[in-house]
Amino acid sequence: MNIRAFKNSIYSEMAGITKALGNPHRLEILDLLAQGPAPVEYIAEQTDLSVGNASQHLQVLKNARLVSSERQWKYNYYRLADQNVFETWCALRRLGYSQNAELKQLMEDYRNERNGLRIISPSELLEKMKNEEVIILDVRPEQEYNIAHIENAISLPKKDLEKRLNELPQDIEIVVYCRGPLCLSADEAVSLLNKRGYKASRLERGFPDWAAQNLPVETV
Amino acid sequence: MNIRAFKNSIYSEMAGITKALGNPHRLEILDLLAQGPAPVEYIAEQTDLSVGNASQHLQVLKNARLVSSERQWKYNYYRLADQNVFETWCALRRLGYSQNAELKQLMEDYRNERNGLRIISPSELLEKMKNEEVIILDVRPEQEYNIAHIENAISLPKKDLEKRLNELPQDIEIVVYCRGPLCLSADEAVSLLNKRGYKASRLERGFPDWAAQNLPVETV
DNA sequence: CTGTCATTCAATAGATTTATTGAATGACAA
DNA sequence: TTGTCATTCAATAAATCTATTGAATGACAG
Repeated sequence: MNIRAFKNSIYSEMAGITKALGNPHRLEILDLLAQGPAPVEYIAEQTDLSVGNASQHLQVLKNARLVSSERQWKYNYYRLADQNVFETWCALRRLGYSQNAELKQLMEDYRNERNGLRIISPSELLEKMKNEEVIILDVRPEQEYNIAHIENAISLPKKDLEKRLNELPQDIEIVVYCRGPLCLSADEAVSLLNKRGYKASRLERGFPDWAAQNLPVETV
Repeated sequence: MNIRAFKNSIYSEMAGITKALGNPHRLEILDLLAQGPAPVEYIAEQTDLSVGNASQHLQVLKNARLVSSERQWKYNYYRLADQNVFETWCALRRLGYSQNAELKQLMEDYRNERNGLRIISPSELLEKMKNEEVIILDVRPEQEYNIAHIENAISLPKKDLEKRLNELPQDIEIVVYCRGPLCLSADEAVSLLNKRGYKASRLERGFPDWAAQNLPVETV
Protein backbone atom coordinates (compact mmCIF):
# COMPACT_ATOMS: atom_id res chain seq x y z
CA MET A 1 0.00 0.00 0.00
CA ASN A 2 1.44 3.39 -0.93
CA ILE A 3 1.44 6.37 1.38
CA ARG A 4 -1.58 8.02 -0.26
CA ALA A 5 -3.74 4.91 -0.01
CA PHE A 6 -2.68 4.61 3.62
CA LYS A 7 -3.59 8.21 4.42
CA ASN A 8 -6.91 7.82 2.66
CA SER A 9 -7.61 4.79 4.83
CA ILE A 10 -6.84 6.40 8.15
CA TYR A 11 -8.65 9.64 7.46
CA SER A 12 -11.62 7.68 6.14
CA GLU A 13 -11.71 5.63 9.31
CA MET A 14 -11.60 8.84 11.35
CA ALA A 15 -14.32 10.32 9.14
CA GLY A 16 -16.46 7.28 9.93
CA ILE A 17 -16.66 8.74 13.43
CA THR A 18 -17.17 12.36 12.43
CA LYS A 19 -19.81 11.42 9.86
CA ALA A 20 -21.75 9.63 12.58
CA LEU A 21 -21.45 12.79 14.69
CA GLY A 22 -22.59 14.95 11.78
CA ASN A 23 -26.29 15.05 12.47
CA PRO A 24 -28.23 17.10 15.03
CA HIS A 25 -30.46 14.24 16.17
CA ARG A 26 -27.51 11.98 16.77
CA LEU A 27 -25.79 14.67 18.83
CA GLU A 28 -28.93 15.04 20.89
CA ILE A 29 -29.01 11.27 21.41
CA LEU A 30 -25.39 11.27 22.61
CA ASP A 31 -26.09 14.16 24.94
CA LEU A 32 -29.02 12.19 26.35
CA LEU A 33 -27.05 8.95 26.67
CA ALA A 34 -24.42 10.86 28.63
CA GLN A 35 -27.00 10.77 31.45
CA GLY A 36 -26.96 6.97 31.40
CA PRO A 37 -28.24 3.94 29.45
CA ALA A 38 -31.69 4.16 27.90
CA PRO A 39 -33.95 1.98 25.74
CA VAL A 40 -34.91 3.03 22.22
CA GLU A 41 -38.40 4.14 23.11
CA TYR A 42 -37.22 6.52 25.83
CA ILE A 43 -34.62 7.97 23.49
CA ALA A 44 -37.23 8.44 20.78
CA GLU A 45 -39.60 10.14 23.20
CA GLN A 46 -37.00 12.50 24.67
CA THR A 47 -35.74 13.57 21.25
CA ASP A 48 -39.13 13.75 19.52
CA LEU A 49 -38.15 11.19 16.91
CA SER A 50 -40.25 8.28 15.70
CA VAL A 51 -39.10 4.99 17.19
CA GLY A 52 -38.06 3.73 13.76
CA ASN A 53 -36.05 6.81 13.02
CA ALA A 54 -34.40 6.81 16.44
CA SER A 55 -33.49 3.16 15.97
CA GLN A 56 -31.95 3.95 12.62
CA HIS A 57 -29.84 6.78 14.07
CA LEU A 58 -28.78 4.46 16.88
CA GLN A 59 -27.58 1.92 14.32
CA VAL A 60 -25.43 4.60 12.74
CA LEU A 61 -23.92 5.48 16.12
CA LYS A 62 -23.42 1.82 16.88
CA ASN A 63 -21.65 1.11 13.59
CA ALA A 64 -19.30 3.98 14.40
CA ARG A 65 -18.80 2.39 17.83
CA LEU A 66 -19.93 5.50 19.63
CA VAL A 67 -22.64 3.61 21.47
CA SER A 68 -23.16 -0.02 22.45
CA SER A 69 -26.36 -1.86 23.24
CA GLU A 70 -27.35 -4.62 25.55
CA ARG A 71 -30.67 -6.40 25.81
CA GLN A 72 -32.28 -6.41 29.23
CA TRP A 73 -35.65 -8.03 29.63
CA LYS A 74 -37.84 -6.64 26.82
CA TYR A 75 -35.68 -3.62 26.20
CA ASN A 76 -32.52 -2.86 24.28
CA TYR A 77 -30.48 -0.48 26.38
CA TYR A 78 -28.11 1.83 24.54
CA ARG A 79 -25.20 3.55 26.26
CA LEU A 80 -22.12 5.56 25.31
CA ALA A 81 -19.42 3.15 24.23
CA ASP A 82 -16.81 4.62 26.57
CA GLN A 83 -15.50 7.67 28.37
CA ASN A 84 -13.72 8.97 25.28
CA VAL A 85 -17.07 9.49 23.60
CA PHE A 86 -18.22 11.82 26.35
CA GLU A 87 -14.89 13.61 26.37
CA THR A 88 -15.07 14.19 22.64
CA TRP A 89 -18.58 15.52 23.05
CA CYS A 90 -17.29 17.92 25.72
CA ALA A 91 -14.54 19.11 23.38
CA LEU A 92 -17.14 19.70 20.67
CA ARG A 93 -19.36 21.61 23.07
CA ARG A 94 -16.47 23.86 24.06
CA LEU A 95 -15.59 24.36 20.41
CA GLY A 96 -19.17 25.17 19.49
CA TYR A 97 -19.48 27.62 22.31
CA SER A 98 -16.22 29.39 21.49
CA GLN A 99 -16.54 29.45 17.70
CA ASN A 100 -20.17 29.96 17.23
CA ALA A 101 -21.55 33.29 18.28
CA GLU A 102 -25.02 32.24 17.08
CA LEU A 103 -25.05 29.29 19.49
CA LYS A 104 -24.04 31.53 22.36
CA GLN A 105 -26.63 34.09 21.33
CA LEU A 106 -29.36 31.47 21.01
CA MET A 107 -28.79 30.23 24.52
CA GLU A 108 -28.55 33.69 26.03
CA ASP A 109 -31.68 34.85 24.25
CA TYR A 110 -33.61 31.91 25.58
CA ARG A 111 -32.34 32.60 29.07
CA ASN A 112 -33.18 36.26 28.78
CA GLU A 113 -34.29 36.43 32.38
CA ARG A 114 -30.96 34.94 33.38
CA ASN A 115 -29.62 38.27 34.66
CA GLY A 116 -28.63 37.72 38.21
CA LEU A 117 -28.87 33.93 37.94
CA ARG A 118 -26.05 32.69 40.11
CA ILE A 119 -23.84 29.83 38.87
CA ILE A 120 -21.75 27.87 41.35
CA SER A 121 -18.81 25.65 40.46
CA PRO A 122 -18.47 21.97 41.41
CA SER A 123 -15.79 22.81 43.99
CA GLU A 124 -18.01 25.44 45.64
CA LEU A 125 -20.83 22.92 45.80
CA LEU A 126 -18.56 20.30 47.35
CA GLU A 127 -17.65 22.80 50.06
CA LYS A 128 -21.31 23.51 50.80
CA MET A 129 -22.06 19.77 50.85
CA LYS A 130 -19.41 19.25 53.51
CA ASN A 131 -21.05 21.88 55.69
CA GLU A 132 -24.51 20.44 55.01
CA GLU A 133 -25.81 23.89 54.26
CA VAL A 134 -27.41 23.14 50.92
CA ILE A 135 -30.18 21.21 49.16
CA ILE A 136 -29.21 19.75 45.80
CA LEU A 137 -32.04 19.50 43.30
CA ASP A 138 -31.96 17.21 40.26
CA VAL A 139 -34.53 18.46 37.73
CA ARG A 140 -33.90 15.83 35.05
CA PRO A 141 -36.59 13.23 34.30
CA GLU A 142 -36.90 10.74 37.15
CA GLN A 143 -35.55 7.87 35.02
CA GLU A 144 -32.24 9.65 34.63
CA TYR A 145 -32.07 10.48 38.34
CA ASN A 146 -32.66 6.80 39.09
CA ILE A 147 -29.66 5.68 37.06
CA ALA A 148 -27.31 7.97 38.94
CA HIS A 149 -27.30 11.41 40.56
CA ILE A 150 -25.14 13.70 42.67
CA GLU A 151 -24.77 12.44 46.23
CA ASN A 152 -27.74 13.43 48.42
CA ALA A 153 -29.50 15.19 45.57
CA ILE A 154 -33.27 14.97 45.58
CA SER A 155 -35.30 14.38 42.44
CA LEU A 156 -37.87 16.95 41.40
CA PRO A 157 -38.32 16.79 37.63
CA LYS A 158 -38.71 20.12 35.90
CA LYS A 159 -42.25 19.33 34.77
CA ASP A 160 -43.45 18.69 38.35
CA LEU A 161 -41.56 21.55 39.94
CA GLU A 162 -44.35 24.09 40.15
CA LYS A 163 -46.87 21.78 41.79
CA ARG A 164 -44.34 20.32 44.23
CA LEU A 165 -42.70 23.59 45.28
CA ASN A 166 -44.04 23.23 48.82
CA GLU A 167 -41.71 20.27 49.41
CA LEU A 168 -38.78 22.69 49.45
CA PRO A 169 -37.69 24.85 52.40
CA GLN A 170 -37.43 28.59 51.86
CA ASP A 171 -34.55 29.16 54.26
CA ILE A 172 -31.88 26.78 52.93
CA GLU A 173 -29.87 27.44 49.80
CA ILE A 174 -30.87 25.28 46.83
CA VAL A 175 -28.46 24.27 44.06
CA VAL A 176 -30.12 23.00 40.89
CA TYR A 177 -28.54 20.93 38.15
CA CYS A 178 -29.67 19.20 34.96
CA ARG A 179 -28.21 17.42 31.91
CA GLY A 180 -25.53 19.88 30.99
CA PRO A 181 -24.77 23.25 29.48
CA LEU A 182 -27.07 22.74 26.49
CA CYS A 183 -30.01 21.98 28.77
CA LEU A 184 -32.13 24.81 30.09
CA SER A 185 -34.14 22.97 32.76
CA ALA A 186 -31.89 24.07 35.60
CA ASP A 187 -31.93 27.69 34.48
CA GLU A 188 -35.70 27.72 34.27
CA ALA A 189 -36.01 26.03 37.65
CA VAL A 190 -33.67 28.51 39.34
CA SER A 191 -35.55 31.36 37.77
CA LEU A 192 -38.89 30.05 39.05
CA LEU A 193 -37.53 29.31 42.52
CA ASN A 194 -36.02 32.76 42.91
CA LYS A 195 -39.28 34.36 41.78
CA ARG A 196 -41.10 32.46 44.51
CA GLY A 197 -38.72 33.54 47.23
CA TYR A 198 -36.33 30.58 47.39
CA LYS A 199 -32.54 31.00 47.51
CA ALA A 200 -31.56 29.05 44.39
CA SER A 201 -28.51 28.88 42.16
CA ARG A 202 -27.42 26.70 39.30
CA LEU A 203 -24.56 24.21 39.17
CA GLU A 204 -22.05 24.89 36.42
CA ARG A 205 -22.51 22.46 33.49
CA GLY A 206 -24.43 19.29 34.47
CA PHE A 207 -24.53 15.79 35.89
CA PRO A 208 -22.29 13.95 33.39
CA ASP A 209 -19.57 16.56 33.82
CA TRP A 210 -19.75 16.16 37.59
CA ALA A 211 -19.52 12.39 37.28
CA ALA A 212 -16.63 12.60 34.80
CA GLN A 213 -14.60 14.40 37.47
CA ASN A 214 -15.18 11.46 39.82
CA LEU A 215 -17.07 13.62 42.26
CA PRO A 216 -19.48 11.78 44.59
CA VAL A 217 -22.48 10.23 42.86
CA GLU A 218 -25.16 7.91 44.12
CA THR A 219 -27.04 5.07 42.45
CA VAL A 220 -30.41 3.86 43.66
CA MET B 1 -39.82 29.68 20.76
CA ASN B 2 -40.78 26.41 22.42
CA ILE B 3 -38.34 24.02 24.00
CA ARG B 4 -38.27 21.65 21.02
CA ALA B 5 -37.52 24.41 18.53
CA PHE B 6 -34.78 25.62 20.85
CA LYS B 7 -33.20 22.19 21.14
CA ASN B 8 -33.38 21.73 17.39
CA SER B 9 -31.55 25.02 16.98
CA ILE B 10 -28.71 24.29 19.35
CA TYR B 11 -28.11 20.75 18.16
CA SER B 12 -28.27 21.95 14.56
CA GLU B 13 -25.68 24.60 15.31
CA MET B 14 -23.47 21.95 16.90
CA ALA B 15 -24.05 19.68 13.93
CA GLY B 16 -22.86 22.49 11.68
CA ILE B 17 -19.45 21.81 13.21
CA THR B 18 -19.62 18.02 13.13
CA LYS B 19 -20.90 18.01 9.55
CA ALA B 20 -17.89 20.07 8.52
CA LEU B 21 -15.71 17.51 10.29
CA GLY B 22 -17.52 14.63 8.58
CA ASN B 23 -15.29 14.19 5.58
CA PRO B 24 -11.89 12.49 5.31
CA HIS B 25 -10.30 15.19 3.17
CA ARG B 26 -11.36 17.91 5.55
CA LEU B 27 -9.89 15.99 8.49
CA GLU B 28 -6.64 15.65 6.59
CA ILE B 29 -6.65 19.39 5.92
CA LEU B 30 -7.16 20.14 9.62
CA ASP B 31 -4.37 17.75 10.56
CA LEU B 32 -2.13 19.56 8.09
CA LEU B 33 -3.13 23.05 9.28
CA ALA B 34 -2.27 21.96 12.81
CA GLN B 35 1.35 22.33 11.62
CA GLY B 36 0.75 25.99 10.82
CA PRO B 37 -0.84 28.32 8.25
CA ALA B 38 -0.70 27.31 4.60
CA PRO B 39 -1.95 28.63 1.26
CA VAL B 40 -4.51 26.73 -0.78
CA GLU B 41 -2.06 25.40 -3.30
CA TYR B 42 0.18 23.83 -0.65
CA ILE B 43 -2.83 22.28 1.05
CA ALA B 44 -4.05 20.88 -2.27
CA GLU B 45 -0.63 19.42 -3.05
CA GLN B 46 -0.13 17.81 0.36
CA THR B 47 -3.58 16.23 0.35
CA ASP B 48 -3.63 15.21 -3.33
CA LEU B 49 -6.72 17.26 -4.05
CA SER B 50 -7.30 19.53 -7.03
CA VAL B 51 -6.94 23.19 -6.10
CA GLY B 52 -10.61 23.81 -6.81
CA ASN B 53 -11.71 20.95 -4.66
CA ALA B 54 -9.37 21.91 -1.83
CA SER B 55 -10.67 25.47 -1.99
CA GLN B 56 -14.23 24.19 -1.77
CA HIS B 57 -13.45 22.05 1.28
CA LEU B 58 -11.74 25.03 2.86
CA GLN B 59 -14.88 27.10 2.35
CA VAL B 60 -16.85 24.47 4.22
CA LEU B 61 -14.36 24.55 7.10
CA LYS B 62 -14.41 28.33 7.06
CA ASN B 63 -18.19 28.53 7.18
CA ALA B 64 -18.11 26.26 10.22
CA ARG B 65 -15.47 28.60 11.69
CA LEU B 66 -12.96 25.82 12.07
CA VAL B 67 -10.41 27.70 9.98
CA SER B 68 -9.82 31.33 9.14
CA SER B 69 -7.98 32.85 6.21
CA GLU B 70 -5.87 35.90 5.64
CA ARG B 71 -4.44 37.21 2.41
CA GLN B 72 -0.70 37.73 2.36
CA TRP B 73 0.89 38.92 -0.84
CA LYS B 74 -0.47 36.69 -3.62
CA TYR B 75 -1.55 33.91 -1.29
CA ASN B 76 -4.52 33.20 0.90
CA TYR B 77 -3.21 31.63 4.09
CA TYR B 78 -5.56 29.33 5.96
CA ARG B 79 -5.05 28.42 9.62
CA LEU B 80 -6.96 26.69 12.41
CA ALA B 81 -9.42 29.16 13.86
CA ASP B 82 -8.26 28.61 17.43
CA GLN B 83 -6.79 26.24 19.99
CA ASN B 84 -10.16 24.55 20.61
CA VAL B 85 -10.13 23.23 17.07
CA PHE B 86 -6.87 21.41 17.64
CA GLU B 87 -8.04 20.14 21.00
CA THR B 88 -11.20 18.75 19.47
CA TRP B 89 -9.13 17.07 16.79
CA CYS B 90 -6.98 15.51 19.53
CA ALA B 91 -10.10 14.23 21.30
CA LEU B 92 -11.30 12.72 18.02
CA ARG B 93 -7.93 11.07 17.41
CA ARG B 94 -8.00 9.51 20.86
CA LEU B 95 -11.56 8.38 20.30
CA GLY B 96 -10.72 6.91 16.92
CA TYR B 97 -7.74 5.10 18.29
CA SER B 98 -9.63 3.66 21.24
CA GLN B 99 -12.87 2.74 19.46
CA ASN B 100 -11.64 1.64 16.14
CA ALA B 101 -9.66 -1.55 16.04
CA GLU B 102 -9.38 -1.26 12.25
CA LEU B 103 -7.62 2.08 12.54
CA LYS B 104 -5.19 0.69 15.08
CA GLN B 105 -4.64 -2.35 12.89
CA LEU B 106 -4.10 -0.27 9.77
CA MET B 107 -1.40 1.76 11.42
CA GLU B 108 0.31 -1.22 12.96
CA ASP B 109 0.25 -3.14 9.70
CA TYR B 110 1.87 -0.28 7.90
CA ARG B 111 4.51 -0.02 10.60
CA ASN B 112 5.07 -3.76 10.53
CA GLU B 113 8.77 -3.39 11.10
CA ARG B 114 8.04 -1.20 14.12
CA ASN B 115 8.99 -3.92 16.57
CA GLY B 116 11.69 -2.50 18.75
CA LEU B 117 11.06 1.06 17.60
CA ARG B 118 11.59 3.12 20.70
CA ILE B 119 9.16 5.94 21.55
CA ILE B 120 10.18 8.65 23.97
CA SER B 121 7.81 11.02 25.75
CA PRO B 122 8.01 14.82 25.65
CA SER B 123 9.25 14.92 29.25
CA GLU B 124 12.04 12.43 28.51
CA LEU B 125 13.08 14.50 25.51
CA LEU B 126 13.12 17.68 27.60
CA GLU B 127 15.47 15.97 30.04
CA LYS B 128 17.82 14.93 27.24
CA MET B 129 17.68 18.46 25.78
CA LYS B 130 18.82 19.91 29.10
CA ASN B 131 21.82 17.59 29.09
CA GLU B 132 22.51 18.37 25.41
CA GLU B 133 22.86 14.68 24.70
CA VAL B 134 20.51 14.48 21.77
CA ILE B 135 19.90 15.58 18.19
CA ILE B 136 16.29 16.43 17.37
CA LEU B 137 15.27 15.73 13.81
CA ASP B 138 12.22 17.30 12.16
CA VAL B 139 11.25 15.21 9.13
CA ARG B 140 8.22 17.26 8.05
CA PRO B 141 8.37 19.24 4.78
CA GLU B 142 10.70 22.21 5.13
CA GLN B 143 7.84 24.73 4.85
CA GLU B 144 6.30 23.36 8.01
CA TYR B 145 9.65 23.37 9.84
CA ASN B 146 10.06 27.01 8.82
CA ILE B 147 6.81 28.08 10.41
CA ALA B 148 7.77 26.60 13.77
CA HIS B 149 9.68 23.62 15.17
CA ILE B 150 10.92 22.16 18.43
CA GLU B 151 13.77 24.20 19.92
CA ASN B 152 17.12 23.30 18.38
CA ALA B 153 15.59 20.73 16.05
CA ILE B 154 17.22 20.43 12.65
CA SER B 155 15.21 20.04 9.46
CA LEU B 156 15.73 16.99 7.31
CA PRO B 157 12.57 16.27 5.35
CA LYS B 158 11.65 12.62 5.04
CA LYS B 159 12.07 12.65 1.25
CA ASP B 160 15.69 13.87 1.48
CA LEU B 161 16.67 11.70 4.43
CA GLU B 162 18.40 8.90 2.59
CA LYS B 163 20.66 11.13 0.48
CA ARG B 164 21.52 13.43 3.41
CA LEU B 165 22.18 10.72 5.99
CA ASN B 166 25.88 11.64 6.13
CA GLU B 167 24.98 14.96 7.81
CA LEU B 168 24.07 13.04 10.96
CA PRO B 169 26.52 11.75 13.58
CA GLN B 170 26.45 8.04 14.40
CA ASP B 171 27.40 8.40 18.04
CA ILE B 172 24.74 10.78 19.38
CA GLU B 173 21.17 9.75 20.06
CA ILE B 174 18.69 11.06 17.51
CA VAL B 175 15.02 11.78 18.33
CA VAL B 176 12.76 12.09 15.31
CA TYR B 177 9.34 13.74 15.14
CA CYS B 178 6.78 14.57 12.49
CA ARG B 179 3.19 15.83 12.18
CA GLY B 180 1.54 13.61 14.72
CA PRO B 181 0.32 10.14 15.51
CA LEU B 182 -1.40 9.67 12.16
CA CYS B 183 1.80 10.49 10.29
CA LEU B 184 4.28 7.74 9.54
CA SER B 185 7.28 9.83 8.45
CA ALA B 186 8.97 9.69 11.83
CA ASP B 187 8.48 5.93 12.14
CA GLU B 188 9.93 5.35 8.70
CA ALA B 189 12.85 7.66 9.42
CA VAL B 190 13.66 5.94 12.72
CA SER B 191 13.46 2.59 11.02
CA LEU B 192 15.88 3.66 8.28
CA LEU B 193 18.28 5.32 10.73
CA ASN B 194 18.43 2.28 12.97
CA LYS B 195 19.06 0.04 9.97
CA ARG B 196 22.02 2.21 9.01
CA GLY B 197 23.56 2.09 12.46
CA TYR B 198 22.26 5.30 14.02
CA LYS B 199 20.79 5.46 17.52
CA ALA B 200 17.32 6.79 16.73
CA SER B 201 14.00 6.90 18.52
CA ARG B 202 10.68 8.55 17.87
CA LEU B 203 8.97 11.34 19.82
CA GLU B 204 5.53 10.42 21.09
CA ARG B 205 2.81 12.11 18.99
CA GLY B 206 4.09 15.10 17.00
CA PHE B 207 4.91 18.78 16.71
CA PRO B 208 1.46 20.32 17.29
CA ASP B 209 1.01 18.25 20.43
CA TRP B 210 4.39 19.44 21.72
CA ALA B 211 3.51 23.04 20.98
CA ALA B 212 0.07 22.70 22.61
CA GLN B 213 1.82 21.81 25.87
CA ASN B 214 3.77 25.09 25.68
CA LEU B 215 7.05 23.25 25.43
CA PRO B 216 9.92 25.20 23.84
CA VAL B 217 9.48 25.91 20.13
CA GLU B 218 11.44 28.06 17.74
CA THR B 219 10.38 30.18 14.79
CA VAL B 220 12.78 31.14 12.01
C1' DC C 1 -3.49 48.62 -19.63
C1' DT C 2 -2.38 43.58 -20.16
C1' DG C 3 -1.19 39.26 -18.68
C1' DT C 4 -0.32 36.10 -15.01
C1' DC C 5 -1.27 33.71 -11.06
C1' DA C 6 -3.89 32.06 -6.92
C1' DT C 7 -8.18 31.43 -5.72
C1' DT C 8 -13.17 31.40 -5.83
C1' DC C 9 -17.59 30.78 -7.93
C1' DA C 10 -21.48 28.41 -10.52
C1' DA C 11 -23.38 24.57 -12.60
C1' DT C 12 -24.00 19.81 -12.66
C1' DA C 13 -24.17 14.74 -12.47
C1' DG C 14 -23.46 11.11 -9.40
C1' DA C 15 -23.24 9.48 -4.70
C1' DT C 16 -24.79 9.57 -0.03
C1' DT C 17 -27.94 10.67 3.73
C1' DT C 18 -32.48 11.19 5.65
C1' DA C 19 -37.44 10.45 7.23
C1' DT C 20 -41.24 7.70 6.34
C1' DT C 21 -43.71 3.65 5.59
C1' DG C 22 -44.91 -0.84 6.51
C1' DA C 23 -43.35 -5.48 7.01
C1' DA C 24 -40.25 -8.73 9.71
C1' DT C 25 -38.06 -10.41 13.90
C1' DG C 26 -37.65 -12.16 18.24
C1' DA C 27 -38.42 -12.19 23.22
C1' DC C 28 -41.88 -12.70 26.45
C1' DA C 29 -46.89 -13.54 28.33
C1' DA C 30 -51.22 -15.82 28.22
C1' DT D 1 -49.67 -21.91 20.16
C1' DT D 2 -51.03 -17.13 19.76
C1' DG D 3 -50.67 -12.43 20.66
C1' DT D 4 -48.22 -8.44 22.26
C1' DC D 5 -44.55 -5.44 22.49
C1' DA D 6 -39.95 -3.34 21.47
C1' DT D 7 -37.09 -3.03 17.99
C1' DT D 8 -35.04 -3.70 13.48
C1' DC D 9 -35.08 -4.16 8.57
C1' DA D 10 -36.05 -2.94 3.57
C1' DA D 11 -37.61 0.10 0.21
C1' DT D 12 -38.07 4.59 -1.35
C1' DA D 13 -38.38 9.54 -2.54
C1' DA D 14 -36.49 13.85 -1.24
C1' DA D 15 -32.69 16.38 0.34
C1' DT D 16 -27.88 17.03 0.74
C1' DC D 17 -23.01 16.37 -0.32
C1' DT D 18 -19.13 15.72 -3.54
C1' DA D 19 -15.75 16.10 -7.47
C1' DT D 20 -15.27 18.02 -11.78
C1' DT D 21 -15.46 21.43 -15.13
C1' DG D 22 -14.69 25.81 -16.82
C1' DA D 23 -15.56 30.62 -16.21
C1' DA D 24 -14.95 34.76 -13.02
C1' DT D 25 -12.42 37.58 -9.75
C1' DG D 26 -8.97 40.25 -7.99
C1' DA D 27 -4.24 41.24 -6.65
C1' DC D 28 0.13 41.98 -8.49
C1' DA D 29 4.07 42.53 -12.25
C1' DG D 30 5.71 44.24 -16.46
